[in-house]
Amino acid sequence: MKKISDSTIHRLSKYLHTLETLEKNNIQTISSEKIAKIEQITSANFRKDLSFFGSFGRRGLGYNVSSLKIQIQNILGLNRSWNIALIGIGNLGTALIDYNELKRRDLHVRCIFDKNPQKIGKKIKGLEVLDIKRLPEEIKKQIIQIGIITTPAPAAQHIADMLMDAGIRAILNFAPKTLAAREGAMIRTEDTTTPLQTLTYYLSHTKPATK
Amino acid sequence: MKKISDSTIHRLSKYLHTLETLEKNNIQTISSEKIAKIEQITSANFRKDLSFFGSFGRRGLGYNVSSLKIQIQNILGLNRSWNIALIGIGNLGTALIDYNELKRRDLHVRCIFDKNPQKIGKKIKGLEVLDIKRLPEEIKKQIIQIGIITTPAPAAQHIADMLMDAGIRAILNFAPKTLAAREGAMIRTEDTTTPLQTLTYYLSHTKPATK
DNA sequence: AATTGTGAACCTCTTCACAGCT
DNA sequence: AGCTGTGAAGAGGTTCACAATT
Repeated sequence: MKKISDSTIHRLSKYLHTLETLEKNNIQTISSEKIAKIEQITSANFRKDLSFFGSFGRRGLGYNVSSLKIQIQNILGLNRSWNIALIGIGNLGTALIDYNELKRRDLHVRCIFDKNPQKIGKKIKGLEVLDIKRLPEEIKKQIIQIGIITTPAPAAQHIADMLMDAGIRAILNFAPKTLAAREGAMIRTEDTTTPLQTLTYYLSHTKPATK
Repeated sequence: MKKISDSTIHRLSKYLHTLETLEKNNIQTISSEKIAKIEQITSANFRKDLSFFGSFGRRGLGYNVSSLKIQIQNILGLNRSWNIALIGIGNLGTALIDYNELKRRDLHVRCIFDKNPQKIGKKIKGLEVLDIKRLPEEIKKQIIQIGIITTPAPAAQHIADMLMDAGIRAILNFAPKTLAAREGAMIRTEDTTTPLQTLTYYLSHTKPATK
């Protein structure tokens, strides 16, 4: 299959959310022009993104909101449920366990791990914190497909390796450190401080608008 | 000033973290080749990123870790402290209040807001949850420069407008919805579910490596 | 008349390759 | 000899503009 750019996938995920909102507001049809305005992109960009996967609109009429929503769900692999293991039970990890936006998309945190003996055995939001040593067996037992790393940076690569050893091919890493992925595996690093730094950069290099 | 791409700023933020780690390990000098390997990019990409801001290395020798670190901090506007207001006290908001990576960079959450009367007046991690109505006055009183939105999506644009009315020019939005920014203001939207959807896309469109 | 789907043009970012400095 | 800094080439992503369709 042709390689699709990361930006396209990123935007598809946004379109999906917008379509869900439109559907909730009982809007049945939408043109590329209108959705582009909401997304703050050009309509050609929207149409081109979709064109990589097929043609989903009707010329002269636009797109059917509900059916396009389902099509994008299918493209993104959201037409099924996914099981997640989360490693590192700090503030962020705890927040993610029952994050509603995940559940809504049928993305479920099934097991949680930490290496701190003080935390192991405790129940958090209905899940028992397991010893990190039990990761390989639990990944298999619970049929986990995705790992989320919310440990401090120094531990992150080791955890990623454990996950990949256990057959995990998709990892979301919140530790602020680029991790090495094996052949056939994908690791996405999302550092919360990075977007803030683009903001401090912006503030430092621009002046307030004068009106 | 010449427009610098988002990707460059994004990478600078990563370089900074890597340099901090190198410094901690008492490494004094590094070549673009070595740092590129850590970042999983090409060395030309690293050098070009820096070249937009000046020349920081020494031909034949490489870069001094400590001084490059400071230079990048300066570029990113991290040579000073910044005050943050956080709106929406859910799981994610609570997690961010005392996130160590922020404090380490001198980014401080100074005041927190919610509209839920059940939450207003409660103390969370040493900060009192304030009524959202008090936002304008507190922004001024506490000299806030950055807003972080962790409310549900439907409230997000209204909060962003309140922030911009109060003179805030930089907003980090965790609500899964593209927000409209005014002239002279920047809003970055970081949806936690989006990177997960790039992973489900990846899993759905690739096969495990066979060895 | 309205709006999609898409080749071609355009623009932006990345990589190459090498002159220039240490 | 080793490594940076950068103009030029190359790759990739976005927008234009219009034929095709309802």
